[in-house]
Amino acid sequence: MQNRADPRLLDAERLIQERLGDRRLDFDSMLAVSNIYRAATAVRRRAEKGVLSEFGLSWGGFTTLWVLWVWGEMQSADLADECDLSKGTLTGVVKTLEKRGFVKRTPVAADRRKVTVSLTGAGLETIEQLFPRFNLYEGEMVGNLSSSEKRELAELLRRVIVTAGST
Amino acid sequence: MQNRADPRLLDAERLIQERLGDRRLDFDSMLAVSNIYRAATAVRRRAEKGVLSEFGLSWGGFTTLWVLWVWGEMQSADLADECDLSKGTLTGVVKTLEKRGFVKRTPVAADRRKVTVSLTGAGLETIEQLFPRFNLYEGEMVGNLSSSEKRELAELLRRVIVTAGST
DNA sequence: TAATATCCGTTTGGTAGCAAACGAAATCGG
DNA sequence: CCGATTTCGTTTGCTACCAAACGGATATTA
Repeated sequence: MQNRADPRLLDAERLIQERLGDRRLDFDSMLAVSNIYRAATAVRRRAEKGVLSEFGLSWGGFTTLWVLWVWGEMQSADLADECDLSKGTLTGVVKTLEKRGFVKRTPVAADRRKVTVSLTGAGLETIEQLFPRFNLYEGEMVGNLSSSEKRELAELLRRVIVTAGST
Repeated sequence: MQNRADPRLLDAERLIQERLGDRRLDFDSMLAVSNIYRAATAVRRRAEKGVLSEFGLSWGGFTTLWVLWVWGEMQSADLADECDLSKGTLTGVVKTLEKRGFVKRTPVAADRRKVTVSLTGAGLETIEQLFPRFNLYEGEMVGNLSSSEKRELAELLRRVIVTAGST
């Protein structure tokens, strides 16, 4: 309970420590993890409301366009991997993007089980126009942090991704 | 492009810098934001597979139980706030938790528009048994970080939450 | 080369999530 | 009081997301 009045904590965090303070719990880890999740939600919501909605894109749709932009035409399974989505989910996201005219699916002649996905002209135009604006939003959202703090944050998270991701 | 071979970056990050390196973009912010999101996904998936599935709980369901445990019986709108969910979403989550027998809804006599939600005996038992195990998982997931790094991470994220959360 | 196994994207069935519309209930203004 | 407004939680309609089942296509192996 020694942190009860620590001004660096959010109000809710302080209350939690009061309520749970006598239990043998790992508060440092708890606050780190729950703040990761809360930050991700805040960031996603803000981006979706702020820029993505203008283009009719969800976070997942944007990610997919962006990956295709950076990596070029990709096979479906690799795209799912890179977007960090299950293949079933990707099918749905690609379907939506197809409806909007941003991507196209192409059967692979050599192996008819496979399909590649690529940007259409409209998709390319969209992501080239959208990404710089998205990037400005990213800058705002972490605008409270200095450059070295941003790099520090990214590095700490990288280590969490590696540990938590390697199930 | 100067970071092309920086060993501190993930492979994908390095490729991205190669592909986009000649554009005027804010890479520090981009990497910070995208790692926040990736870390949150990794953490959520690992927790859901590792502990929560044993109890038939999703991340949102767990959060709701946990908030009710810490804060006690709450009115629906406050619960939604605290769980960081829209009120519509909360209705569904509570409905699921009710089915599982973990929470109960109680009409408020003084104002019949309102409803309070509280843990049942089974819900209390579940969260008391579950949370210590969940907390162990949290510890594992950030196990790559020292205590001071965990606090540093939580603090940096706190500042992102405040900035990105204030629409 | 025929039977079997594996691989690939889609479909299915479920929960989660949001915004907006809704209906009932309380509150406010006159 | 009584009509208009505001405030609740729920419902609706949509996308997203996963795991698991599926069915067609390719590989393997005997």
